[in-house]
Amino acid sequence: MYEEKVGEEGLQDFYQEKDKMYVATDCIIFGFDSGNLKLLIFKRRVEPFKGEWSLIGSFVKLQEDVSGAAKRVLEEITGLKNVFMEELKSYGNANRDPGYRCVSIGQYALIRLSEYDKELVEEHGAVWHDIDELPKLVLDHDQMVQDALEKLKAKARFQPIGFELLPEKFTIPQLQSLYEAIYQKELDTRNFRKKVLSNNVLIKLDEKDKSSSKRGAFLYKFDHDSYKNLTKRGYDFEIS
Amino acid sequence: MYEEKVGEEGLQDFYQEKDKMYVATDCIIFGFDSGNLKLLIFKRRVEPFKGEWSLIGSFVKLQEDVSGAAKRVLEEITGLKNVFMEELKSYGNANRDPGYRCVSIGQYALIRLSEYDKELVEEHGAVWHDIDELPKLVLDHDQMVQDALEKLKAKARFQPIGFELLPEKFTIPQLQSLYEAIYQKELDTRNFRKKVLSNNVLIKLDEKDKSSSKRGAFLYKFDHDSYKNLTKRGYDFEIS
DNA sequence: CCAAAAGTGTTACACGTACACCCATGA
DNA sequence: TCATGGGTGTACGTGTAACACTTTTGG
Repeated sequence: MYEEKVGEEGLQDFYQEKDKMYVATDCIIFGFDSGNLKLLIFKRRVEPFKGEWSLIGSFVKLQEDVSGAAKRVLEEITGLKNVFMEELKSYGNANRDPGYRCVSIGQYALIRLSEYDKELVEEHGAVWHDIDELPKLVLDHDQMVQDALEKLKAKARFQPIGFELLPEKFTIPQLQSLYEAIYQKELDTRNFRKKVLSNNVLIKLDEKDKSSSKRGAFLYKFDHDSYKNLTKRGYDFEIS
Repeated sequence: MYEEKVGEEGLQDFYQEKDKMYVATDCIIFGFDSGNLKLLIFKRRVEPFKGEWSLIGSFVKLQEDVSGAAKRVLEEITGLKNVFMEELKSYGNANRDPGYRCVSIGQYALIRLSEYDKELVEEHGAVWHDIDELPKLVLDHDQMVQDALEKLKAKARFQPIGFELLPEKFTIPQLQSLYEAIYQKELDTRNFRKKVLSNNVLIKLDEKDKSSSKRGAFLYKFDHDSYKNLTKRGYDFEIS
């Protein structure tokens, strides 16, 4: 598809002295479990940077979209499709990779720890690390993680993306614990509950989760349809 | 710097079958004048897309940062350095450019219409267009403009970037008119004034601007120092 | 019966929003 | 003197933030 254009008049002139470079994508993959935000990283088994910790990424191929490359990587390592993933920003400093010139598009993803393929992850040497106990990562990957955390913090407040980190069915205390991990501060139980429920996008189920208390807490589901309808009418979700 | 690495062991293996592609940057350049947001675009004089309207952009060179390329382009066409510019997002679909595979990083810039180099702009065939009377642009540039507008709208509310579009000295009515253009809705004079001044980041000057009324309106300056101090202490700017 | 987490209401205050009139000036 | 845009204050309702006790149940 691209090669055949080489012969065209004009185009060839235009492009011929331009520089080509590698384009990569790196995934900042978040999970949440027992009160902690987690990040999926792996120890590189080949050069360059063999033995060092790194985000999971890939070069973008000529025939694939940048976002497609990120989805491919994510599926290869977790077995998951249709995961929440969004562009973070690009990393394009000329000297960011001492090997070759490479521009990387950072993408952050939110994963349910209950759903991914554990064997696949292990095969790739990938490990979930608590977000506040990360080792040094290669290149500018530390910066990417920092940037992704800030974006998550800012975005989770006004858009219901936090639910992507919880199981389909979750309790209000779990949800609160998640937001406390994202915001890095404690929240008032009563106000949190009030605020969350006032958004009218949670469906209360008849089941209870007894895994963390004797009394048990009611399970809820996020109501995607209701959320869509409400946003159409110019409603604003918020959890603070 | 990059060529010399070709000979290294391992690295060569690693990179050799990867695809290289063009990386470009396109600038969404905003201005503001007499109540209207404006965009700087130009009519292409060479193939490809000769004669069509386009954002101003450039391929990124091997030795320059992506942000450096955007700055270079902006200076080449407006003569301005140190302009507010920020990454919008990347545009990386495999088929976005029918000529060759090219990933573009969109960057939006905010310019003071009082300061740029008019001759330089003319030389390049660039023209300021009202944002709501734009012609069709090449490739996915229409989408870029849409995205940039949304980002501007979202960002101007919580960060004092609007001032980048006004002269150093401006009046409150001018500022209000700017925000009305960004938000696409009318604002209440009294509430706007109250809100803006309550942020404590405007310095009232002793001069008046009489260009738009007989009585004249007091001029203000944005107080960068005060803003920095306040943000350090966890203060939140907001104009709504 | 006790420990541990779930669940519930009220009050004070700040903030956003709606709203109408006088002021200053040049022509 | 009048037309034009600049500048000001108040009242009301909404939303936020602070705060403590009762309920449930398994061990």
